[in-house]
Amino acid sequence: MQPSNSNLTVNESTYRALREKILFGDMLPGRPVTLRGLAESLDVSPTPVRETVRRLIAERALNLQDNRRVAIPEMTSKRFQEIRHARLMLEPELASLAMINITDDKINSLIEIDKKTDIALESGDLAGYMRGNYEFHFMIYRLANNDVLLSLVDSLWLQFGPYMRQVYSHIGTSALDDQHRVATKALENRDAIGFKNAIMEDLQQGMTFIGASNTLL
Amino acid sequence: MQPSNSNLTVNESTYRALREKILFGDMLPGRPVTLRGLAESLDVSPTPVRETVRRLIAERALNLQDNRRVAIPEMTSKRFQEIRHARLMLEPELASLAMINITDDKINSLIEIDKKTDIALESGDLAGYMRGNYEFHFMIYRLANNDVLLSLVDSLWLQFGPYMRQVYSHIGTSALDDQHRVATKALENRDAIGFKNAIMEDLQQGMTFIGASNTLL
DNA sequence: AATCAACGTTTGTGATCACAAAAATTGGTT
DNA sequence: AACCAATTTTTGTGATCACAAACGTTGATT
Repeated sequence: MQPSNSNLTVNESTYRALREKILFGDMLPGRPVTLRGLAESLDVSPTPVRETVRRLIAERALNLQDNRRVAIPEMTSKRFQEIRHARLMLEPELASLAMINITDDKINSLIEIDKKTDIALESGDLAGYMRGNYEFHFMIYRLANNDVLLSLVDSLWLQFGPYMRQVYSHIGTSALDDQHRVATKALENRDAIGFKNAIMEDLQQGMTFIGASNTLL
Repeated sequence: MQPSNSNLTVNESTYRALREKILFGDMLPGRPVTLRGLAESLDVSPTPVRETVRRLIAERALNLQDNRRVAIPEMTSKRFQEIRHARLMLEPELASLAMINITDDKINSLIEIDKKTDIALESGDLAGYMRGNYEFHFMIYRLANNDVLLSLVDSLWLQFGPYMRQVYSHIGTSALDDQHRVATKALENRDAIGFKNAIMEDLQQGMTFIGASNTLL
């Protein structure tokens, strides 16, 4: 069910490509990014790359430094806490709103995604785990049918993605306990409060886990 | 204390110019925007305008339509409620955080801005009122020292600005009761809860007032 | 008079060029 | 060998060109 790549502007497909690289941790914080380099690696001219980069700067996924060079922002302890704070305010709320529009079909899809994610986790497929985790959360958030909140949360994930990958690749994913099943169980019971709490617990646990291994901050 | 416009890139000054036009309601919802037209009116080439427009699209201040044309988004009842919801979640929180870093100097500045805003309001200077209101709120929000939340709220104001202007120009500002003085009073008493409540009341009142006159939605 | 096809115009998109600032490299001096 | 100045290369920025899609207009047909 991926949207087709044909009849897309080069600009849009460039954006999606770069966005995914950032979101799933293919680009490490601090490493500088050059427009011509990106253009060559994506086989397009610098023009759409420039617009894509501007867009991602606006979404805080990239940072325009004083030297006018572009890089994935470094994570700091302060910024980490700010993102954690914002996520905890917005994401459980989105989950609450999603509850109203949930269907059995969607619940089954979520369980399916979660299984896939678990398998990736067990087999050490970090990129697969991150992608599955993203799909799980955003399938829920999209059900909230609230574009304004969704775009805010989207920006937060773009800011957090690179760092998440960096941490996992340092300390492994073995300590991750899956909170998603608790969430889907609550959905099956139409337990709104339990569901919201499960999402909150999932964030708390993930962020605490990462924050505790703060060797990088 | 405005940052100097010299030694800024054309890109950045173009962004700031267009951003202010949107934020303070110089551009009405629905009216299409052409790149060449903007470029001519700002006396620059289309190139920096394109990047600026992309940036503002990412911030949801502009909308890229299916016909590939760019416009200020129309407000809908649904989107209005979503923005209201998001603002009420984030802005009182920012105000709470700001409380910690408040100083007597800042309180006096806020009172000063509020006076200026009141005068604009009484003399029917709509642009002046909107600018003053913005300065008042964002002086507080910046004190929270939380870039992540600040950029989220910034996006919300960019989305709401054009519509606010549109409403005020239809129904006037006479019904506006100033809640800012309550806020500064609470600050002077270092009353954290009172201050947060005042900001929340200010939003509630403003949004309800505008939402009630929903002839445009 | 209404409808629609054909035309010319406007607009967004992508690529390229020219330039200046920044970074990297080179070569000379202590 | 270490340091610094001069040169070369790389990179971001802004302007311009070429092209195709969307838009508006005109004019003919029913």
